[in-house]
Amino acid sequence: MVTPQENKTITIYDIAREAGVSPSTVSRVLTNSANVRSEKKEKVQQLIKKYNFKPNALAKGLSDTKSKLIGVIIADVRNPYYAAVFVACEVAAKRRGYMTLLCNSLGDMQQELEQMEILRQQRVDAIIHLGGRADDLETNKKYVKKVKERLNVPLVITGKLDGLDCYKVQIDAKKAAELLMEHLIEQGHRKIALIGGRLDVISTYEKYQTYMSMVEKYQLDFKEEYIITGHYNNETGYIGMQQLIEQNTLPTAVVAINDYTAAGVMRCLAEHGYRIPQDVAVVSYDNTDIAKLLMPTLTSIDYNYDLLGERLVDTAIGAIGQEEVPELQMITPHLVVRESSVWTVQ
Amino acid sequence: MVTPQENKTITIYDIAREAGVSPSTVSRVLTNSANVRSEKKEKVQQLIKKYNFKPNALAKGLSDTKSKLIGVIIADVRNPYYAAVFVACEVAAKRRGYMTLLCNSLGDMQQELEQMEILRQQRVDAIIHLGGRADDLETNKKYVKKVKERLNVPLVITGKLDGLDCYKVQIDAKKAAELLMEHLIEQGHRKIALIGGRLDVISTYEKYQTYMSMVEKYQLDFKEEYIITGHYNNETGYIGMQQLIEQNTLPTAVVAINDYTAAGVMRCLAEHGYRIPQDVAVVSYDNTDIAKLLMPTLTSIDYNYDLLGERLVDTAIGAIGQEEVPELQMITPHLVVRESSVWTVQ
DNA sequence: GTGAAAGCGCTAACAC
DNA sequence: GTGTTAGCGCTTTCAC
Repeated sequence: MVTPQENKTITIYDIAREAGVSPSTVSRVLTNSANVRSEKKEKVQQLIKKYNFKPNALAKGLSDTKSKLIGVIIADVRNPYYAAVFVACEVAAKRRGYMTLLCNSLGDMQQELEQMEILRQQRVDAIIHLGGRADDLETNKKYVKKVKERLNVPLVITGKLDGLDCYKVQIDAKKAAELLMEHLIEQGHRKIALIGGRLDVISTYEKYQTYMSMVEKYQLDFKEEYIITGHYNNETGYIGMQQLIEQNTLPTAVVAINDYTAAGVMRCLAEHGYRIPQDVAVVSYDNTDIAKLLMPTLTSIDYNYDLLGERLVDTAIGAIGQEEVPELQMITPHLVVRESSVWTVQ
Repeated sequence: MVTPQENKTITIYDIAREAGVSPSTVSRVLTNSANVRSEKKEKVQQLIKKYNFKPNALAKGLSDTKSKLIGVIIADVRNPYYAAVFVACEVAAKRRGYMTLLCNSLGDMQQELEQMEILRQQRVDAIIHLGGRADDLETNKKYVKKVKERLNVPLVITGKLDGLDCYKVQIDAKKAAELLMEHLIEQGHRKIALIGGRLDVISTYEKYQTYMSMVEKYQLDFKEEYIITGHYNNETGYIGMQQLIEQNTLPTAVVAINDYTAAGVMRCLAEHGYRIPQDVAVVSYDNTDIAKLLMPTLTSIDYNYDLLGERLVDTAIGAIGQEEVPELQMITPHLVVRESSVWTVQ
């Protein structure tokens, strides 16, 4: 049998004893919270190194009521969008001396609430919540009520939650949709379809709205059939595209709700013998790894995940420290043009 | 400014006072560690519900020296392989009353060591480490030495670490390679190339070895040029395939080290006008989401991520509880056949 | 079956 | 500057 190495866990008291000082002095050099005579300080530091001493985070957290933990509830880290945001959060948090505690809610409200409880139990100092209830177009009253009752730490989201004091770091969905539409219009497209996503998700709804106003503004050829909602996956893209083809309402360009959906759209087009982008151009949101793997490579909207993660974390930490933090911040997306929408790219 | 809701955090003492019992009694009903007269028990439980009381995990952990946290160090959760394993671990851990604390090492040894320290500081009860040093073919002595000195909780890995007591839940790489090779051989292939991966990674090396013995066993047409190592990404696949084409050593089938690499291989083939699988078949390991998105869809080896995650976690928890846990366990992979290797599969 | 008390390892007044 | 003391919120003997 394998037995864990028995490295006696040493405490602040052990250090203090051997250094000939009091535990508080050790604590002081640990936290740098007060001046300590340099000889003692050095002695202590030397012992800390010698024993590779790391203060017990549980005890520290219990004592000063700060766990230095930020809870992150996301829909699903297996989705590359959330994975990118999470890693960015982790990096940003680490840089500021925090750890992240990740929970995958799988978009389920019960899980979201339960995970919030668990995070509360772990005494996280703040919670970042992406996806699920935090991105609904219509705020779920019951959810807000429960959260309000239970949560006593700052909450940061990318969507909105009416009637709840929380911080928002949003991606400018309007801008994102405009970039895509203007790009397509520049390429001469006037028949543009929208595939995938649910209109009860705020960012999706905003993209839809922006689309409609662009249709108006540029007097595009519009058909009801061009709007196909659904999920955020491959199948939705495939089925949606199939529908357009079968209905004889083929557009010259498709805006997919994300890269997964775009992949489905592209497969369907290919199977039916349509060339991309010559016959139908395809573009999408999120610019995940997938965009570079597809053939042709996919034009997509990038959100600057590093910046998004940093903003989320900075906002959380600012709020923890009772700083004056803006309630609403915006991330400006940008367009990454690839083969699926332009003939002559690289 | 947004202020966090001031929900007074209530403690075991508050419950005790209102219930007219002692804190220990509350603790007893909380942990179910001793019999409590049912009236008192009910009274306490009722108050717990009333106030939605959740015991402070920090205090509990400090007191009983069990954090109920499992640290998970992986190379990069943005890689769908690791994302799948992590989510499986999270689910399995949750089912058993544990939380997971995720760290992305990005394959860097310094980070791995640092994260191990941080996890130690958080008093995790066990660590699961995937990728990086825990998957080296040649164990890094320095790494093992440091870990040995520092770690005092069970360690579970999928690779190997010589000279370190730890638990291993391995994927049967030999079996995986055999499945792929036999599948290709059945399809009549005798010129099979290997693209991507580093031979200093144990699983990759084992796949390479198995390949060589299959070449021997089935007397396949072998060329040195058929072995192309590199990274685990798209580019490696593209460049590797290009090399085979330019050298005039085109095989009839390619085994890519993962789905990313396969995507690169497929792109290169497509750009050169080769049909998949008619001219060249492509197969790979990991069976991530990507396999279903590519065109044609990709034949790949699946590892049963749920089972893998469960085994990792069960092993960790067993070891925490000082149970007799097998030092080495094997996960049997299986083949998922798709379009990229067979003509008639839809 | 239940309460009192000590202790987990740290921080933070408060004195000196 | 530095030590003493009192918590932080639980669990766990140890009596009764």
